[in-house]
Amino acid sequence: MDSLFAPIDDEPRGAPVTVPVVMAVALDQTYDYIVPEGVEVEPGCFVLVPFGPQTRTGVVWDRPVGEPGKPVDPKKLKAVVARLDVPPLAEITLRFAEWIAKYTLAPLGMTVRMMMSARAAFEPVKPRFGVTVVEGAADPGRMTPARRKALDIAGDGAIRAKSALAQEAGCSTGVVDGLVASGNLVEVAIPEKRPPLPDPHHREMEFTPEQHQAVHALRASVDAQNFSVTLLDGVTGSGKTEVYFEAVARALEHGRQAVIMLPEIALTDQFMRRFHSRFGCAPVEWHSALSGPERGRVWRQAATGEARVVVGARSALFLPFSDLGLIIVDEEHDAGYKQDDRVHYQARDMAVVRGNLGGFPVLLASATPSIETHVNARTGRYRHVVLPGRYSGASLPDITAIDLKTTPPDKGRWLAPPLVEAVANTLADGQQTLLFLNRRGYAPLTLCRTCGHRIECPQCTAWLVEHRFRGRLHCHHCGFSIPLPEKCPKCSEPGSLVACGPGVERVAEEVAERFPDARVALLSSDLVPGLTEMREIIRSIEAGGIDIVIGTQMVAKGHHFPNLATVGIVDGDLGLAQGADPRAGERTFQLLHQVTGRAGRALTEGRGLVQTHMPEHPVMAAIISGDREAFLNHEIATRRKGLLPPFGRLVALVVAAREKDVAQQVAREITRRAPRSEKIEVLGPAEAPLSIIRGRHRWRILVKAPRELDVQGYLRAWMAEVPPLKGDVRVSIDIDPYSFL
DNA sequence: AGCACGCCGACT
DNA sequence: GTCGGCGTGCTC
Repeated sequence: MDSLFAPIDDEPRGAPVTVPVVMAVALDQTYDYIVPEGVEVEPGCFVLVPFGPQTRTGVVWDRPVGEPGKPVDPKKLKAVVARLDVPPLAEITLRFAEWIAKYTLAPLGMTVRMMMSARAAFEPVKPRFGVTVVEGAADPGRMTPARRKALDIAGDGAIRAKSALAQEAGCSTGVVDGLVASGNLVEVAIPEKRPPLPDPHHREMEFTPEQHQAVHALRASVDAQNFSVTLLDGVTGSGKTEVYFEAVARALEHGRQAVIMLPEIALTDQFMRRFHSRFGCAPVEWHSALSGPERGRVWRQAATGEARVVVGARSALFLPFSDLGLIIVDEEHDAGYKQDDRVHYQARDMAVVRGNLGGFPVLLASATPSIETHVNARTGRYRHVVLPGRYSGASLPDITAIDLKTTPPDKGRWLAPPLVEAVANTLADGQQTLLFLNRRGYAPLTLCRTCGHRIECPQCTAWLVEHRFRGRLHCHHCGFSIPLPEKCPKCSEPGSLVACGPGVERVAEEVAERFPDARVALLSSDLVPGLTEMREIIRSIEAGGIDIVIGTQMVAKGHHFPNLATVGIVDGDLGLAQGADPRAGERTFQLLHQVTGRAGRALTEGRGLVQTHMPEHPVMAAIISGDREAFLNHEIATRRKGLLPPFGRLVALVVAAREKDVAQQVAREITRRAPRSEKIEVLGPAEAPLSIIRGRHRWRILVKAPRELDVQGYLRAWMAEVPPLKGDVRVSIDIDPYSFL
């Protein structure tokens, strides 16, 4: 009798099977969901779940996260709607997300969100459509020349996008549409093609004995198949890229995926060409310029393992690699690796963490390594591989200072006579000049001659920068802009406004006046619309189509201009005098070193000229003498003494609110509640240097802690003491901040 | 993060 | 009287 009432299935009745799920929102906990009959889930897989009033995608976790709290009311449990047809995240990827969340104090949901940044990857792939010829179809009613041409081209039977066929045939897409309507062409889905496989043996490189040693060391670290960090330290032109390509080749031979990270701006055609020449095909690219569907494709290829090598910007680190076995961080010193919004992370440091979790090597490459990396190399935490000399045989440029105190430019001009002469000589020799000024626009300040009024941004504490090209004044912090006024906004005096100080546009104007026949390229992020246009300009410079390149930061990185003979730094002092930023000196040194290193890379011996008001400053002296060790020793000693990174840790807390008093009061209240600690210093609150951004007042608290202390734990305990924020007050926590504004 | 609910001002 | 502003609270 009993058997009649026994449950029919094997599973005992009662508690349903539930799984913890992380949602990609600003929440630091998992939510439990019932797994319905017939749905198979596993840790790392993506599921569609009801979440509040909406249905969203989440990730099944392998354990509950967040405060245990009270058990959930079983009646509140909802069920998984569906499992998505996407490869699950590897276990290491889950650990990586947790690690970053713990380190940066960001909610786990936000680090997971970074790993889901390609929305299209979670939607059903919609195939792209193309057209192909229909064999044996009757002639279309009217056979125009355009139709004839298009059909001829399509006659090979290949599938082409409509636009591609139209372009090849030199007609509009209307003609193609017409042929589809007449039945001569049909629309068919273009099959997704797998990315080509990079061939580790495509081309054997030739190396100098020194390079060969470095190659050997890198290969050995890959062969060891365990975690290590190696600094590949070599001046511009020492062949760093080709050397680390050998490590990539080795990872490929071991059947592992590799990622090469570059600062966004260094993702150039030239790099892709070098990769192509070494491996026989283009790498898979990942950067902000990709379209939605392209991002989705790359994301899936990383997850399935179809993408063997990905070259990308910092966010490439968060692709869902199935079997990552090597990370290369090129230009590792670049400040662009630090993300300053939402989750504040340092991609270079997180790459090291990822390597540690995955048990594989990480290579950091730079001509001017960061102080942090240098210290790690000196203490033996990182291996240090040095590539001496310049591969091409050309030497580093000869650098001289132009002391602006003794040889100033003419009034209203920005290029001092020795620099003008150098440019003229270079032009006469048929070679290229690069003029560098790290300031966009025409003039950083507009001033009224009559009343002394300075035009400021209404929402930020910053001057509006004139962009003469566009005839507008722009705020570089919030994007506010107005047309260039004709009269002073304060005293209404017409024609009284004057532009003060130089930006690259103004240097370009002076160059055009002085050298009217020279072919000039102006490179500034606000004037170059995108990566494609940038690549176009770089190509033209490489081909010798330009005599004088004038540019900001964006010309400093990774380009190889074979005909560049002279580099002029218009204002070498920029950034040296910035008070609170411990990295200001380092950044100036790196920037000047990299820019001057652009000169004389191939045939000629280059020269660099640095205009400065303080040729005796240690950074400037180190640049001029080319004595990197002297600079490093000076800088490392300063950091050690001040307990600055990497000898101590800094954390910035920024309290922002629309009302100044509110921001200040809350900042004071937060500071007051800081737990007592003998080892930790809490400085401030002080008004941030850029005290208003986007109309929000900002007060900053700086925390200084010794390196070995658990600052995250300290901050967590501290924040638990802070009462819930009211109104529009926001507090952001930045572990190891790079921006001090 | 994103959404609904709720409580206050200016419109048909 | 209602539409809509954004402050507050919640999401298994």
